[in-house]
Amino acid sequence: MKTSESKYSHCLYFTASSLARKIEKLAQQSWSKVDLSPSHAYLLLYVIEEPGVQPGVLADHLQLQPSTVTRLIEKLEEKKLVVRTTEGKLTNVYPSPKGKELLPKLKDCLQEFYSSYVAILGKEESARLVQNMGRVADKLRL
Amino acid sequence: MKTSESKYSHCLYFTASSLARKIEKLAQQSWSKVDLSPSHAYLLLYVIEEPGVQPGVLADHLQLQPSTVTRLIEKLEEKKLVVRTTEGKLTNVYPSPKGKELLPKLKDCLQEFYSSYVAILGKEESARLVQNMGRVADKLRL
DNA sequence: TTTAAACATTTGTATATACAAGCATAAAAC
DNA sequence: GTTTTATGCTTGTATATACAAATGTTTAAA
Repeated sequence: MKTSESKYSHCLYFTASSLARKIEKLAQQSWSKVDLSPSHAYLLLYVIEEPGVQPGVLADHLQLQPSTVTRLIEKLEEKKLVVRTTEGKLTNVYPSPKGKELLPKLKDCLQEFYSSYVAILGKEESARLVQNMGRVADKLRL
Repeated sequence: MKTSESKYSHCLYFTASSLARKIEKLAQQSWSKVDLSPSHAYLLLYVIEEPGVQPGVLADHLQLQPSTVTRLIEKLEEKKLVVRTTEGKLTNVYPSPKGKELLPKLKDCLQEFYSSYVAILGKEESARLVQNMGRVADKLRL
C-alpha cells in the first residue's frame, strides 16, 4: 500500500516516520558493503575527518543523545575502527588505522546512497525535500 | 544546534531521521495523557473505528511490519484496551469497553498534536510538508 | 486425495535510540 | 580553600521496530 493511501496519510507523525523508515532502509542497503548501519557510518566519517572529536560534538552534529553516541562509539570500538582516550572529563575519539583505511569505501557508499535516491526522486525534488525538512526540523526545537 | 547547521544537514538520511525523531517527541508529549506511544495510539484508533480489523490490514495502514503490529497489539492487550480472536489463520482485533471509552481522549490528543505542530509550522507549511513527504514516500517503494 | 505452495500471524532475536541516574572532573561561589 | 554547581560522559534499563524462522491454515496442484 502506498503511504498516501493509508488512513493516516494526512498526519505528520505518520508520514514523517514512514518516510524516515523507508529512507533508512535505502541507506542501510548502501552501507551494507562496509557492514555498518547509517548512523555508525556517519559517525565514523566524522571521526575520520575530525580526529579527536568529542562525543558531545558528535551528539550535536548527528542530532542524537549523548548516550546514543556513546553506544555507537562502543560498537565502532569493538570493530576496531575507532579508539577513545579520556583525559579528565573529556573524551576524544580517533579513527584507528583500520578505520582510516575504510574512508574510500565509506565515500563510495555515501555516493551510492546519494545516487540511489536521486535516481528515484530526481535531483531537484531531493534537494527541495532535504531543505524543506531541514527548515522544519529547525523550527521544531523542543 | 540547529539541524541545518549540522555537518550532514544536506543528507537525506540524516535530515529525515532527525526530523522524524523530533516529530515523534512532539507526538509523544501529546499522547502522554493517555499513556500511549503514538504508534499504539494510532493502532488503537484504527481498531476502535474498524472493530475486527486484521493485523495485516493494520500493518498496511500503519506501514509497519506484521511482526511489529503483533507487538503493538500485545501491549494494548496487556493494557486491556483491545482483544484478539483467532479463527483459522485469521485474527481479528476488537476494542475492549475500556478501549472504546478512551476514544474521546484519543481524539483530544490527536487534536492537541495537530495544534501543537500547526502552532509551530503554520497550517500551510504543515500541509505542504505532509504532502511532500507522502509523495516521496510513495516513490520510495523498495 | 494427497501433496505442495501460498498466506496470516506469531515468536525468537537483534538493533538503534532514548531517559534517568550515576560518576567523575572542572568551574564557580562563598 | 572548601563547598557547591555545572559539565561531559557513561551505564542501567526500557522501547519501538525489524528480520528471519516457525506455526498453523487455507488454497492449488498432482
